[in-house]
Amino acid sequence: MPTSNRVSGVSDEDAVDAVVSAWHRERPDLDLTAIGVAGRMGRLALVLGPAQERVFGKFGLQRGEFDVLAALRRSGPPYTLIPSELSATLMMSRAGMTSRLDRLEKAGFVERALDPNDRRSFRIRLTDAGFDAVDAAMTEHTANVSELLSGLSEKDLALLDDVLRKLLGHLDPQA
Amino acid sequence: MPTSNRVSGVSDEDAVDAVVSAWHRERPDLDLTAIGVAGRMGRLALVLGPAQERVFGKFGLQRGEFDVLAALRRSGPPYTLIPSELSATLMMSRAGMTSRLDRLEKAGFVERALDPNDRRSFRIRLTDAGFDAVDAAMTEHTANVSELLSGLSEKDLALLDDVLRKLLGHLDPQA
DNA sequence: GCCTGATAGTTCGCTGTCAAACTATCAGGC
DNA sequence: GCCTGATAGTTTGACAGCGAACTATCAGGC
Repeated sequence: MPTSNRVSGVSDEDAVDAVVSAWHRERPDLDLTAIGVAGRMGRLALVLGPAQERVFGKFGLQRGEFDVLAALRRSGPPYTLIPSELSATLMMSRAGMTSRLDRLEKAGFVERALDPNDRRSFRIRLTDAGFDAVDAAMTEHTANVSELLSGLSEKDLALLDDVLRKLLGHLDPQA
Repeated sequence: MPTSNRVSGVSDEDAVDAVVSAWHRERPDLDLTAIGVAGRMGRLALVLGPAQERVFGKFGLQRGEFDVLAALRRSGPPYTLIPSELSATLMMSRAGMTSRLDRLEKAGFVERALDPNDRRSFRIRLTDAGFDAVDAAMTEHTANVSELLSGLSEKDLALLDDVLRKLLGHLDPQA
Protein backbone atom coordinates (compact mmCIF):
# COMPACT_ATOMS: atom_id res chain seq x y z
CA MET A 1 0.00 0.00 0.00
CA PRO A 2 2.33 2.70 -1.17
CA THR A 3 -0.16 5.52 -0.80
CA SER A 4 -0.68 4.91 2.88
CA ASN A 5 1.25 6.53 5.67
CA ARG A 6 0.04 4.79 8.75
CA VAL A 7 2.18 4.86 11.80
CA SER A 8 0.73 3.56 14.99
CA GLY A 9 -1.66 0.61 14.88
CA VAL A 10 -0.53 -2.48 13.03
CA SER A 11 -2.85 -3.54 10.21
CA ASP A 12 -6.09 -1.95 11.40
CA GLU A 13 -7.48 -1.19 7.99
CA ASP A 14 -10.57 0.98 7.89
CA ALA A 15 -13.22 1.10 5.19
CA VAL A 16 -11.43 3.80 3.24
CA ASP A 17 -8.16 1.89 3.31
CA ALA A 18 -10.00 -1.07 1.87
CA VAL A 19 -11.38 1.04 -0.95
CA VAL A 20 -8.01 2.56 -1.69
CA SER A 21 -6.14 -0.72 -1.72
CA ALA A 22 -8.78 -2.30 -3.94
CA TRP A 23 -8.37 0.54 -6.38
CA HIS A 24 -4.62 0.18 -6.17
CA ARG A 25 -4.92 -3.48 -7.11
CA GLU A 26 -7.17 -2.74 -10.08
CA ARG A 27 -5.67 0.53 -11.22
CA PRO A 28 -2.00 0.66 -10.21
CA ASP A 29 -1.53 3.51 -12.65
CA LEU A 30 -3.41 5.98 -10.46
CA ASP A 31 -2.01 8.07 -7.62
CA LEU A 32 -4.63 7.57 -4.94
CA THR A 33 -3.25 9.75 -2.18
CA ALA A 34 -5.82 12.47 -2.57
CA ILE A 35 -8.63 10.00 -3.19
CA GLY A 36 -8.06 8.52 0.24
CA VAL A 37 -8.30 11.88 1.96
CA ALA A 38 -11.38 12.88 -0.02
CA GLY A 39 -12.96 9.52 0.72
CA ARG A 40 -12.44 9.99 4.41
CA MET A 41 -13.94 13.45 4.30
CA GLY A 42 -16.95 12.20 2.40
CA ARG A 43 -17.49 9.32 4.74
CA LEU A 44 -17.12 11.63 7.71
CA ALA A 45 -19.79 13.91 6.31
CA LEU A 46 -22.03 10.87 5.90
CA VAL A 47 -21.61 10.01 9.57
CA LEU A 48 -21.58 13.49 11.07
CA GLY A 49 -24.61 14.73 9.15
CA PRO A 50 -27.24 12.43 10.65
CA ALA A 51 -25.57 12.65 14.05
CA GLN A 52 -26.17 16.38 14.06
CA GLU A 53 -29.66 16.18 12.61
CA ARG A 54 -30.71 14.01 15.50
CA VAL A 55 -30.22 16.97 17.84
CA PHE A 56 -32.01 19.46 15.61
CA GLY A 57 -34.93 17.08 15.29
CA LYS A 58 -35.47 17.27 19.05
CA PHE A 59 -36.37 20.92 18.59
CA GLY A 60 -38.65 20.41 15.61
CA LEU A 61 -35.98 21.59 13.18
CA GLN A 62 -33.99 20.18 10.39
CA ARG A 63 -30.42 21.12 9.60
CA GLY A 64 -31.20 23.70 6.99
CA GLU A 65 -33.88 25.35 9.08
CA PHE A 66 -31.55 25.55 12.04
CA ASP A 67 -28.97 27.19 9.80
CA VAL A 68 -31.43 29.94 8.94
CA LEU A 69 -32.43 30.58 12.52
CA ALA A 70 -28.78 30.47 13.57
CA ALA A 71 -27.81 33.07 11.00
CA LEU A 72 -30.55 35.35 12.29
CA ARG A 73 -29.67 34.72 15.91
CA ARG A 74 -25.97 35.38 15.65
CA SER A 75 -26.52 38.53 13.61
CA GLY A 76 -27.58 40.13 16.89
CA PRO A 77 -30.48 42.50 17.51
CA PRO A 78 -32.83 43.13 15.83
CA TYR A 79 -32.36 39.55 14.55
CA THR A 80 -33.32 40.54 11.06
CA LEU A 81 -31.87 39.61 7.68
CA ILE A 82 -32.89 39.70 4.04
CA PRO A 83 -33.67 36.47 2.17
CA SER A 84 -30.96 36.99 -0.41
CA GLU A 85 -28.36 37.49 2.31
CA LEU A 86 -29.51 34.26 3.84
CA SER A 87 -29.37 32.21 0.67
CA ALA A 88 -25.92 33.59 -0.14
CA THR A 89 -24.45 32.91 3.31
CA LEU A 90 -25.94 29.46 3.42
CA MET A 91 -24.81 28.67 -0.13
CA MET A 92 -28.18 27.64 -1.47
CA SER A 93 -30.62 28.64 -4.18
CA ARG A 94 -33.19 31.33 -3.61
CA ALA A 95 -35.96 28.97 -4.51
CA GLY A 96 -34.89 26.68 -1.73
CA MET A 97 -34.75 29.59 0.66
CA THR A 98 -38.31 30.59 -0.19
CA SER A 99 -39.59 27.20 0.84
CA ARG A 100 -37.47 27.06 3.97
CA LEU A 101 -38.81 30.41 5.03
CA ASP A 102 -42.34 29.24 4.30
CA ARG A 103 -41.85 26.33 6.65
CA LEU A 104 -40.22 28.43 9.35
CA GLU A 105 -42.92 31.05 9.10
CA LYS A 106 -45.66 28.44 9.34
CA ALA A 107 -43.90 27.02 12.41
CA GLY A 108 -43.88 30.49 13.95
CA PHE A 109 -40.10 30.81 14.15
CA VAL A 110 -39.68 33.73 11.76
CA GLU A 111 -41.87 36.40 10.22
CA ARG A 112 -41.69 38.28 6.95
CA ALA A 113 -41.89 42.02 7.45
CA LEU A 114 -41.97 44.57 4.67
CA ASP A 115 -38.75 46.30 3.77
CA PRO A 116 -39.53 50.03 3.69
CA ASN A 117 -36.58 50.79 1.43
CA ASP A 118 -37.09 48.11 -1.17
CA ARG A 119 -40.52 46.80 -1.96
CA ARG A 120 -39.12 43.80 -3.81
CA SER A 121 -37.62 42.48 -0.62
CA PHE A 122 -38.49 41.49 2.92
CA ARG A 123 -36.98 41.55 6.34
CA ILE A 124 -36.93 38.13 7.89
CA ARG A 125 -37.17 38.47 11.62
CA LEU A 126 -36.67 35.88 14.31
CA THR A 127 -39.73 35.60 16.55
CA ASP A 128 -39.48 35.03 20.28
CA ALA A 129 -40.34 31.39 19.76
CA GLY A 130 -37.65 31.17 17.10
CA PHE A 131 -35.14 32.80 19.41
CA ASP A 132 -35.85 30.34 22.17
CA ALA A 133 -35.77 27.36 19.84
CA VAL A 134 -32.49 28.24 18.20
CA ASP A 135 -30.81 29.10 21.49
CA ALA A 136 -31.81 25.81 23.03
CA ALA A 137 -30.85 23.90 19.90
CA MET A 138 -27.52 25.68 19.66
CA THR A 139 -26.62 24.83 23.24
CA GLU A 140 -27.25 21.18 22.67
CA HIS A 141 -25.75 21.21 19.20
CA THR A 142 -22.51 22.63 20.56
CA ALA A 143 -22.29 19.98 23.22
CA ASN A 144 -23.11 17.30 20.69
CA VAL A 145 -20.44 18.34 18.22
CA SER A 146 -17.88 18.57 20.99
CA GLU A 147 -18.77 15.05 21.96
CA LEU A 148 -18.58 13.86 18.35
CA LEU A 149 -15.08 15.30 18.01
CA SER A 150 -13.98 14.15 21.43
CA GLY A 151 -12.00 11.33 19.84
CA LEU A 152 -9.35 13.87 18.95
CA SER A 153 -6.85 15.37 21.37
CA GLU A 154 -6.84 19.12 21.74
CA LYS A 155 -3.67 19.21 19.71
CA ASP A 156 -5.12 17.13 16.90
CA LEU A 157 -8.21 19.28 16.86
CA ALA A 158 -6.15 22.44 16.50
CA LEU A 159 -4.10 20.76 13.78
CA LEU A 160 -7.20 19.72 11.91
CA ASP A 161 -8.66 23.18 12.16
CA ASP A 162 -5.47 24.65 10.80
CA VAL A 163 -5.24 22.35 7.79
CA LEU A 164 -8.91 22.73 6.98
CA ARG A 165 -8.53 26.49 7.12
CA LYS A 166 -5.66 26.33 4.64
CA LEU A 167 -7.63 24.09 2.32
CA LEU A 168 -10.74 26.20 2.47
CA GLY A 169 -8.72 29.33 1.87
CA HIS A 170 -7.21 27.76 -1.20
CA LEU A 171 -10.47 26.48 -2.64
CA ASP A 172 -12.70 29.42 -1.93
CA PRO A 173 -10.77 32.65 -1.63
CA GLN A 174 -13.47 34.57 0.19
CA ALA A 175 -12.73 37.38 2.62
CA MET B 1 -11.42 35.50 19.74
CA PRO B 2 -10.38 33.08 22.45
CA THR B 3 -11.46 29.97 20.60
CA SER B 4 -9.19 30.63 17.66
CA ASN B 5 -5.69 29.36 17.28
CA ARG B 6 -4.39 31.04 14.19
CA VAL B 7 -0.70 31.32 13.70
CA SER B 8 0.51 32.60 10.39
CA GLY B 9 -1.54 35.21 8.55
CA VAL B 10 -2.46 38.33 10.43
CA SER B 11 -6.20 38.94 10.61
CA ASP B 12 -7.32 37.11 7.49
CA GLU B 13 -10.65 36.01 8.80
CA ASP B 14 -12.52 33.47 6.71
CA ALA B 15 -16.27 32.87 6.59
CA VAL B 16 -16.16 30.31 9.37
CA ASP B 17 -14.18 32.62 11.64
CA ALA B 18 -16.84 35.25 11.08
CA VAL B 19 -19.56 32.81 12.10
CA VAL B 20 -17.67 31.70 15.17
CA SER B 21 -16.86 35.17 16.36
CA ALA B 22 -20.46 36.28 15.83
CA TRP B 23 -21.61 33.38 17.95
CA HIS B 24 -18.99 34.23 20.54
CA ARG B 25 -20.34 37.75 20.76
CA GLU B 26 -23.93 36.58 21.14
CA ARG B 27 -23.36 33.48 23.22
CA PRO B 28 -20.15 33.85 25.23
CA ASP B 29 -21.25 30.96 27.40
CA LEU B 30 -20.58 28.40 24.68
CA ASP B 31 -17.29 26.66 23.89
CA LEU B 32 -17.15 26.97 20.13
CA THR B 33 -13.91 25.17 19.39
CA ALA B 34 -15.58 22.11 17.94
CA ILE B 35 -18.22 24.17 16.14
CA GLY B 36 -15.51 25.89 14.16
CA VAL B 37 -13.98 22.64 13.01
CA ALA B 38 -17.35 21.14 12.14
CA GLY B 39 -18.28 24.30 10.28
CA ARG B 40 -15.16 24.13 8.19
CA MET B 41 -15.81 20.50 7.36
CA GLY B 42 -19.37 21.24 6.36
CA ARG B 43 -18.38 24.15 4.21
CA LEU B 44 -15.65 22.08 2.62
CA ALA B 45 -18.17 19.40 1.74
CA LEU B 46 -20.35 22.09 0.20
CA VAL B 47 -17.49 23.21 -2.02
CA LEU B 48 -15.94 19.85 -2.83
CA GLY B 49 -19.21 18.13 -3.67
CA PRO B 50 -20.16 20.15 -6.73
CA ALA B 51 -16.51 20.34 -7.82
CA GLN B 52 -16.46 16.56 -8.05
CA GLU B 53 -19.87 16.23 -9.64
CA ARG B 54 -18.73 18.40 -12.50
CA VAL B 55 -16.32 15.66 -13.55
CA PHE B 56 -18.82 12.84 -13.20
CA GLY B 57 -21.29 14.78 -15.28
CA LYS B 58 -18.88 14.76 -18.18
CA PHE B 59 -19.35 10.99 -18.34
CA GLY B 60 -23.12 11.04 -18.01
CA LEU B 61 -22.98 10.09 -14.36
CA GLN B 62 -23.90 11.60 -11.06
CA ARG B 63 -21.98 11.08 -7.88
CA GLY B 64 -24.05 8.24 -6.54
CA GLU B 65 -24.11 6.42 -9.82
CA PHE B 66 -20.35 6.69 -10.11
CA ASP B 67 -20.05 5.25 -6.61
CA VAL B 68 -21.98 2.16 -7.67
CA LEU B 69 -19.93 1.61 -10.81
CA ALA B 70 -16.74 2.25 -8.85
CA ALA B 71 -17.64 -0.36 -6.24
CA LEU B 72 -18.24 -2.89 -9.00
CA ARG B 73 -15.09 -1.95 -10.86
CA ARG B 74 -12.71 -2.14 -7.93
CA SER B 75 -14.17 -5.44 -6.76
CA GLY B 76 -12.26 -6.98 -9.67
CA PRO B 77 -13.42 -9.66 -12.12
CA PRO B 78 -16.15 -10.69 -12.65
CA TYR B 79 -17.24 -7.13 -11.64
CA THR B 80 -20.31 -8.44 -9.92
CA LEU B 81 -21.94 -7.54 -6.62
CA ILE B 82 -25.29 -7.97 -4.89
CA PRO B 83 -27.58 -4.96 -4.37
CA SER B 84 -27.61 -5.28 -0.60
CA GLU B 85 -23.81 -5.30 -0.52
CA LEU B 86 -23.86 -2.15 -2.57
CA SER B 87 -26.36 -0.30 -0.43
CA ALA B 88 -24.47 -1.28 2.70
CA THR B 89 -21.05 -0.21 1.44
CA LEU B 90 -22.39 3.02 0.07
CA MET B 91 -24.36 3.76 3.25
CA MET B 92 -27.71 4.27 1.62
CA SER B 93 -31.21 2.83 1.72
CA ARG B 94 -32.16 -0.14 -0.39
CA ALA B 95 -34.98 1.77 -1.93
CA GLY B 96 -32.53 4.32 -3.17
CA MET B 97 -30.30 1.61 -4.54
CA THR B 98 -33.18 0.13 -6.53
CA SER B 99 -33.71 3.38 -8.33
CA ARG B 100 -30.00 3.97 -8.91
CA LEU B 101 -29.70 0.53 -10.44
CA ASP B 102 -32.74 1.20 -12.60
CA ARG B 103 -31.06 4.28 -13.99
CA LEU B 104 -27.72 2.55 -14.50
CA GLU B 105 -29.37 -0.41 -16.18
CA LYS B 106 -31.34 1.85 -18.49
CA ALA B 107 -28.12 3.66 -19.36
CA GLY B 108 -26.52 0.32 -20.19
CA PHE B 109 -23.82 0.51 -17.52
CA VAL B 110 -24.91 -2.48 -15.44
CA GLU B 111 -27.17 -5.49 -15.86
CA ARG B 112 -29.20 -7.52 -13.42
CA ALA B 113 -28.48 -11.24 -13.68
CA LEU B 114 -30.27 -13.92 -11.69
CA ASP B 115 -28.55 -15.26 -8.62
CA PRO B 116 -28.63 -19.06 -8.93
CA ASN B 117 -28.23 -19.54 -5.17
CA ASP B 118 -30.83 -17.09 -3.94
CA ARG B 119 -33.86 -16.30 -6.00
CA ARG B 120 -34.67 -13.24 -3.91
CA SER B 121 -31.49 -11.57 -5.04
CA PHE B 122 -29.62 -10.52 -8.16
CA ARG B 123 -26.11 -10.19 -9.35
CA ILE B 124 -25.36 -6.72 -10.56
CA ARG B 125 -22.73 -6.88 -13.24
CA LEU B 126 -20.76 -4.07 -14.84
CA THR B 127 -21.20 -4.07 -18.62
CA ASP B 128 -18.35 -3.26 -20.99
CA ALA B 129 -19.79 0.20 -21.47
CA GLY B 130 -19.98 0.63 -17.70
CA PHE B 131 -16.40 -0.53 -17.33
CA ASP B 132 -15.16 1.96 -19.86
CA ALA B 133 -17.22 4.79 -18.39
CA VAL B 134 -16.11 4.24 -14.83
CA ASP B 135 -12.46 3.80 -15.76
CA ALA B 136 -12.42 7.01 -17.73
CA ALA B 137 -14.33 8.85 -15.02
CA MET B 138 -12.04 7.50 -12.31
CA THR B 139 -8.93 8.65 -14.12
CA GLU B 140 -10.25 12.16 -14.40
CA HIS B 141 -11.79 12.13 -10.93
CA THR B 142 -8.45 11.21 -9.41
CA ALA B 143 -6.68 14.01 -11.20
CA ASN B 144 -9.43 16.42 -10.24
CA VAL B 145 -9.32 15.58 -6.56
CA SER B 146 -5.55 15.84 -6.54
CA GLU B 147 -5.90 19.26 -8.04
CA LEU B 148 -8.55 20.26 -5.52
CA LEU B 149 -6.30 19.26 -2.65
CA SER B 150 -3.19 20.74 -4.23
CA GLY B 151 -3.38 23.69 -1.87
CA LEU B 152 -1.94 21.48 0.84
CA SER B 153 1.67 20.43 1.11
CA GLU B 154 2.43 16.73 1.07
CA LYS B 155 3.07 16.93 4.77
CA ASP B 156 -0.24 18.66 5.50
CA LEU B 157 -2.05 16.14 3.38
CA ALA B 158 -0.54 13.26 5.32
CA LEU B 159 -1.37 15.04 8.55
CA LEU B 160 -4.94 15.57 7.50
CA ASP B 161 -5.30 11.96 6.45
CA ASP B 162 -3.97 10.84 9.79
CA VAL B 163 -6.31 12.98 11.87
CA LEU B 164 -9.32 12.09 9.75
CA ARG B 165 -8.49 8.43 10.15
CA LYS B 166 -8.42 8.80 13.91
CA LEU B 167 -11.70 10.64 13.91
CA LEU B 168 -13.41 8.16 11.65
CA GLY B 169 -12.10 5.28 13.70
CA HIS B 170 -13.53 6.87 16.82
CA LEU B 171 -16.94 7.63 15.33
CA ASP B 172 -17.53 4.46 13.39
CA PRO B 173 -15.58 1.55 14.78
CA GLN B 174 -15.74 -0.53 11.67
CA ALA B 175 -12.99 -3.12 11.07
C1' DG C 1 -42.51 -31.44 5.79
C1' DC C 2 -44.73 -27.31 7.53
C1' DC C 3 -44.70 -22.82 9.94
C1' DT C 4 -42.47 -18.81 11.56
C1' DG C 5 -39.37 -15.20 11.49
C1' DA C 6 -35.78 -13.12 8.83
C1' DT C 7 -34.04 -11.34 4.50
C1' DA C 8 -33.86 -9.28 -0.64
C1' DG C 9 -35.71 -6.27 -3.40
C1' DT C 10 -39.46 -3.23 -5.06
C1' DT C 11 -43.28 0.07 -4.81
C1' DC C 12 -45.48 4.08 -2.84
C1' DG C 13 -45.92 8.51 -0.79
C1' DC C 14 -43.41 12.30 0.83
C1' DT C 15 -39.97 15.87 1.14
C1' DG C 16 -36.09 19.10 0.27
C1' DT C 17 -33.55 21.05 -3.34
C1' DC C 18 -32.58 22.91 -7.82
C1' DA C 19 -32.96 25.32 -12.40
C1' DA C 20 -35.81 27.88 -15.28
C1' DA C 21 -39.63 30.76 -16.16
C1' DC C 22 -42.26 34.51 -14.21
C1' DT C 23 -43.76 38.99 -11.61
C1' DA C 24 -42.68 43.04 -9.36
C1' DT C 25 -39.60 46.56 -8.39
C1' DC C 26 -35.47 49.35 -8.65
C1' DA C 27 -31.80 52.35 -10.73
C1' DG C 28 -29.29 54.69 -14.33
C1' DG C 29 -28.88 56.86 -18.98
C1' DC C 30 -30.46 60.11 -21.83
C1' DG D 1 -39.88 61.34 -17.05
C1' DC D 2 -39.49 57.06 -19.68
C1' DC D 3 -37.05 52.82 -21.07
C1' DT D 4 -33.80 49.21 -20.29
C1' DG D 5 -31.31 46.02 -17.84
C1' DA D 6 -30.59 44.26 -13.31
C1' DT D 7 -32.34 42.51 -9.00
C1' DA D 8 -35.70 40.18 -5.21
C1' DG D 9 -38.57 36.78 -4.51
C1' DT D 10 -41.92 33.19 -5.93
C1' DT D 11 -43.87 29.50 -8.72
C1' DT D 12 -43.43 25.42 -11.38
C1' DG D 13 -41.72 21.01 -12.78
C1' DA D 14 -38.43 17.58 -12.12
C1' DC D 15 -35.62 14.49 -9.34
C1' DA D 16 -32.90 11.80 -5.88
C1' DG D 17 -33.36 9.94 -1.58
C1' DC D 18 -35.88 8.17 2.52
C1' DG D 19 -39.07 5.28 5.46
C1' DA D 20 -42.87 2.25 5.52
C1' DA D 21 -45.67 -1.16 3.55
C1' DC D 22 -45.55 -5.06 0.43
C1' DT D 23 -44.11 -9.55 -2.19
C1' DA D 24 -41.21 -13.28 -2.73
C1' DT D 25 -37.98 -16.32 -0.97
C1' DC D 26 -35.01 -18.51 2.38
C1' DA D 27 -33.70 -21.09 6.70
C1' DG D 28 -34.31 -23.25 11.12
C1' DG D 29 -37.10 -25.57 14.79
C1' DC D 30 -39.87 -29.09 15.90
